[in-house]
Amino acid sequence: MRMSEGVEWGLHCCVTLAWLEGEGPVSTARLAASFELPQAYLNKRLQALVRAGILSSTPGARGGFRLARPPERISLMDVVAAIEGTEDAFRCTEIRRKGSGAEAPDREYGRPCGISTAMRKAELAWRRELAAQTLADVIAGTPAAVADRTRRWFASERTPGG
Amino acid sequence: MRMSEGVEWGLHCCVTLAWLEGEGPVSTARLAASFELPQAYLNKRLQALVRAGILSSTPGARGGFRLARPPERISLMDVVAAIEGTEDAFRCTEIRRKGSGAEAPDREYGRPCGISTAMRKAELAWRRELAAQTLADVIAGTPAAVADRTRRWFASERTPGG
DNA sequence: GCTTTCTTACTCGGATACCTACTGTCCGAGTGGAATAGG
DNA sequence: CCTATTCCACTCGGACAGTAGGTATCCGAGTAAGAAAGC
Repeated sequence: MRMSEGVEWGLHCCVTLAWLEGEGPVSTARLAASFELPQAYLNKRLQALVRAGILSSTPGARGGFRLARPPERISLMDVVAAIEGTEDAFRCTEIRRKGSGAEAPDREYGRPCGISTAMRKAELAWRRELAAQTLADVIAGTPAAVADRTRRWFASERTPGG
Repeated sequence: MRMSEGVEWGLHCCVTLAWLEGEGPVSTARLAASFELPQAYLNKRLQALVRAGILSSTPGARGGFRLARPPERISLMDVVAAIEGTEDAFRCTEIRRKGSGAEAPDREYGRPCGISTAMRKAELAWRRELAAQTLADVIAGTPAAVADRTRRWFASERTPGG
């Protein structure tokens, strides 16, 4: 089981956008340069965040992305769901009904099997923990020096062409 | 993010083996037939459970697998870790150090970034929930009729050739 | 009838192809900004 | 000097290949059971 790398990118970009709030939209090119990531692929992931309503995109010259909501109202769960999707990692394929369980009465399968329930319970705990943490919490736990340096870097790298 | 299908197979097989405890080892062929799964691939996964010390394998004629420990001492986490591996789903690649963060003093990177910490915390909750549930708990939540029918099926399907 | 030997069929175990999904890249549509020409 | 227009460069957005990891399969080594032969 492996989470898409785009989740890390999306989270870091959201934090960066929070630090740069009030300075206008930030383009994919600058964000990609900030983390040395492939620009086109990062853009693909940022689009997913836009579709999820986490970011808002501005087209045209000097366009880019910005946070659609204040960081306090963006949970890590929102970002993960936007990029990874909302499906559970564990997917019950109901193999209990195959073979030895084929002749069981349908009534017995009204309730999901205990394995599915247990796995879902664990994933629910995971989701709950992600939903409890917001971008604002992450930012609060980050030294101000990091935010300051990031802001300085983006201010100095204002040249569009790179 | 998608969990390997083998986790579901492994869990169901472990529960089945618990129900068949005391009736000698169960071969891959019979377990595969019980769930209509590809035999060779299921065997590959069962081998992983053996390596993890969850199952014990008996070679030779009338050989097969059995639980290495009582179900009370086998957590869902054990099975998941045996098949999926122990690595975290979220893997921090330290992109904060790239680009805009390249010139930061190394001292600032002594602590992991807040994003990594937050994601790890969520996965820890997931692991904790999985570790808290044992095979015995799953079995306790399953109707006895299911276990009985499974035992009957394996008793009637005793012919090795199928 | 009992013991020993041999055969045999079944088992596990690892090495080998296939296929989906994530990763990475490219090009086109659309838009805001800036330069420019006119009033 | 101010305004309307035109052009343009930059942006997002979706469509197109490459690659890693999971899925599926096959074949060989090893072992216990069972049959057969000898005592």
